[in-house]
Amino acid sequence: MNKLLLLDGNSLTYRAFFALPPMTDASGRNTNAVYGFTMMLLKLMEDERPTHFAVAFDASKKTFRHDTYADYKGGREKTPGELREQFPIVREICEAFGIQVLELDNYEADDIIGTLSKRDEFDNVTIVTGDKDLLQLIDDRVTVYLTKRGITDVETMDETAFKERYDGLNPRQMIDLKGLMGDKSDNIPGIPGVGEKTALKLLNAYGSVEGLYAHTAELKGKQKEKVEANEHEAKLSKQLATIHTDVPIEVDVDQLAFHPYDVSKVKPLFMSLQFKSLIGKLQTDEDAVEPAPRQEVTHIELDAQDLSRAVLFLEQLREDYFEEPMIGVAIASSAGVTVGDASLLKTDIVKEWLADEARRTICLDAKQTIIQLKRNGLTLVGYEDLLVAGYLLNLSGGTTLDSIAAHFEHTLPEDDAVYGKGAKRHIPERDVLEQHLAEKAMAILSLFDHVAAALVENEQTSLYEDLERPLVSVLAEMEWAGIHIDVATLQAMEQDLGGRIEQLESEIHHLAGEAFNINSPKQLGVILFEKLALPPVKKTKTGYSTAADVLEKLAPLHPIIEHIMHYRELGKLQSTYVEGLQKVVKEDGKIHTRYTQTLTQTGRLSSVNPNLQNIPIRLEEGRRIRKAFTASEPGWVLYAVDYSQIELRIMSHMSQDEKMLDAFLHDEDIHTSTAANVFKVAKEDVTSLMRRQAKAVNFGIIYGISDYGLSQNLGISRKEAQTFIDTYFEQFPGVKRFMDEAIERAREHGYVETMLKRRRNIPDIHSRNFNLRGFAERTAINTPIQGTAADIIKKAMIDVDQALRTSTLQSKLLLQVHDELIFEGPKEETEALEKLVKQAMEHTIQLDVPLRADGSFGETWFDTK
DNA sequence: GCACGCACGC
DNA sequence: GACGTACGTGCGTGCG
Repeated sequence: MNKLLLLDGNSLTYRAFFALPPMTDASGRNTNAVYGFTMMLLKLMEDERPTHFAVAFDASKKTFRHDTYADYKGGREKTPGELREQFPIVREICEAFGIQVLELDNYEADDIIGTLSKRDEFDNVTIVTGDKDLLQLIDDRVTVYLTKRGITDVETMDETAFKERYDGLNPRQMIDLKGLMGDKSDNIPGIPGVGEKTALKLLNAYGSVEGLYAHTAELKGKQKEKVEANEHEAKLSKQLATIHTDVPIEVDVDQLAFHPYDVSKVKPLFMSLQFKSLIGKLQTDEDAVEPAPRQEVTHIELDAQDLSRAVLFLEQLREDYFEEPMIGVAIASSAGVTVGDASLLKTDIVKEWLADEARRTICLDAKQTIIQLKRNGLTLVGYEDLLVAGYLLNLSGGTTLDSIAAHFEHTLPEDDAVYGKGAKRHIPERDVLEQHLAEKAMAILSLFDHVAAALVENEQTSLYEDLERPLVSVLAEMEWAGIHIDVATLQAMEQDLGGRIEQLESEIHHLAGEAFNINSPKQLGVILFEKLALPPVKKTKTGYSTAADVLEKLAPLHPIIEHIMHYRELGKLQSTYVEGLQKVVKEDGKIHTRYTQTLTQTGRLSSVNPNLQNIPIRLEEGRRIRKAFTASEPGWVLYAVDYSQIELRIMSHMSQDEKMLDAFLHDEDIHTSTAANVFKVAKEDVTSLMRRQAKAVNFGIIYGISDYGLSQNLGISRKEAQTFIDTYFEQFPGVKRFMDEAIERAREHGYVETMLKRRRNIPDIHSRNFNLRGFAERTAINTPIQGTAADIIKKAMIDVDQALRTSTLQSKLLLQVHDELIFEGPKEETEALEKLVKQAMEHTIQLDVPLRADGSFGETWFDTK
């Protein structure tokens, strides 16, 4: 694939000069046009990745067009000196990047571009210019990027876009258009009184300038007179506008070849021009443009593989494995790599391998692999998972193949560099793809050993082998099963909400005295705090805060506020849930979320596309969303069961605080009990306010919030919040001791651990920055609690899965929401299911207080309350 | 495409 | 005194 990028040097430099404010370097040279041009250059190199690259300039003032028409480009403002002096620097920049600079005596840049664009060595040509004349060069291979207002913003003009813009005209008719309407800037006359509208109409009727003059008899009145009187001008204008595609430019295709640029040549030039911000871009561009040194890979045939210990890697362009196709398959072992497509999977060798539990297949992401294989009718039995194993090491910089590789000093090319990113993501050429897949598969093989060794070092092998690894297939089954959605319920809600939102909107606009976008905090801020002059309670980085807690304070001051709050509530439901969920219902009538097992800092799962871990429950209106979640078969029901106070039970176990242990051992209401202690009253005398405040304190402990956070939650002063905390610690000295010890452990080891040895590094514990250190200390306390809760429910999931497998029940685990599991099953199984699930959840681990799991059945998720 | 403000859950 | 405050995902806006 040869891809030629052609820049109109004059046009782009000119445009940059007028678009940017004046800039100079240390020696006083003007640099704004150079700067703008360079920004454009960097962006194009990054986005377009051409194989060939040239910039064309106008050579001299005189061209062959002046021979035809002496006044060509006459009356033009003289190029200002501040701009003229920048052209040589622009050339210098191009040369430093290794881009071919072209110019030709007697011809304009347009003609050079035109000639090169028609060379048949290129599969694809992109021209970048601000000059619409060049649009005439568009064809099925040639695309023009027209610069828009800014510097780096362009409009893509291909055949379709051109037709759209010019009322069905062909790009070649651009010259006829110019012939009729002329061009002020080039002093091309055209026909007086004919503008774009008239010219388009005439061309649609007669096809060309010549066509028009063959039919002037059909014209009438003034128009006829003007057209007839200006035949010479029209034909001359067309001639002038015609770009020559056969000029004698002597340049080899090889001379246009574009290679990764040499930073050592560009950087000094940038330094002297004082392009500091662009130097930063240079380095990242360099990474992307410069191909990483290729790793030696030995390609072998499948039947030469050693599958006793081998990697299976299935590549996708994007992460959604329910939607994305496999774009390639790589199998790697110590014997070498085999690369191919999905057909590799259908071979007997592979089928046998995947079905053999003793030969654990090493995956980068086993859940992705399992689902992709399932989509292809295949089953993976025994697996390892590099990302899951790497996650447990809590390496800095997230859990990706890249970050794990970087940690073990293994370099490999980045996906974004090979596939492109965003809208430009694409399958590369076959040999590029195969090399990339081979390198990744080899990296997975070698990194897995390193990570496994590190797990042994950390005493985390059991955490991996007995918890996280088996959880992968449990999650895969849950995702694959999906949860059924009654779309009609959502449609009905959409209708209802739509009407109410509209009403609220007009009421709000009425009260504001004008229409505005309520969803724009910026516009809302202007209405509330300027027009209505309400007192701004809080500010954000960018302006007034209009967050819910602010609105609550403003509610008594103006009737518009409660409507806005209501509007927000309904708008959120509508866009995120009612509309959002319908968008992700698959053909089977179900939603298949994807859980991420390797993301959170605490060991919890997260859920995406959609997130089923934040379906509304607190407000009744939102809770109704849950009516749309139903069992997938007639005669089946949902069963939702959640751990009661699991974090506080863990807290009591870990801290061994007597009062807390006692409360749980006597199965007391923990918030009432906490309130009785903190407020020093009998349990019977605890008021609802006391209980609410005690609950907030308990909540604060679980989530590791600060006195400030607590004060915000309770709407009290920071001092009062601190008093609450002090009294709490007085009453629960074991908790205080536990917290101090957690911080001490973090200081000593640099990390904290959960009961099952999940680890979180806390480097900021030694920070001299008060905020960072405070945050680190709360993390040291909170992570062992929240993380242990995550350990426990994960273990319960594995136990429940195992128990269901060995039972005769048909019921299935569908969802996990941090401390809650949701199942579906036949009504006849409810009793057995409840017994099995409660047993597994409550006894998956032995604490010094009992674990309690409470559940209920319902036709919909809403009804399981 | 990205940062931000906002809002939902645990 | 420190000025920012658990863990996530997703929506809409507004900017380059």
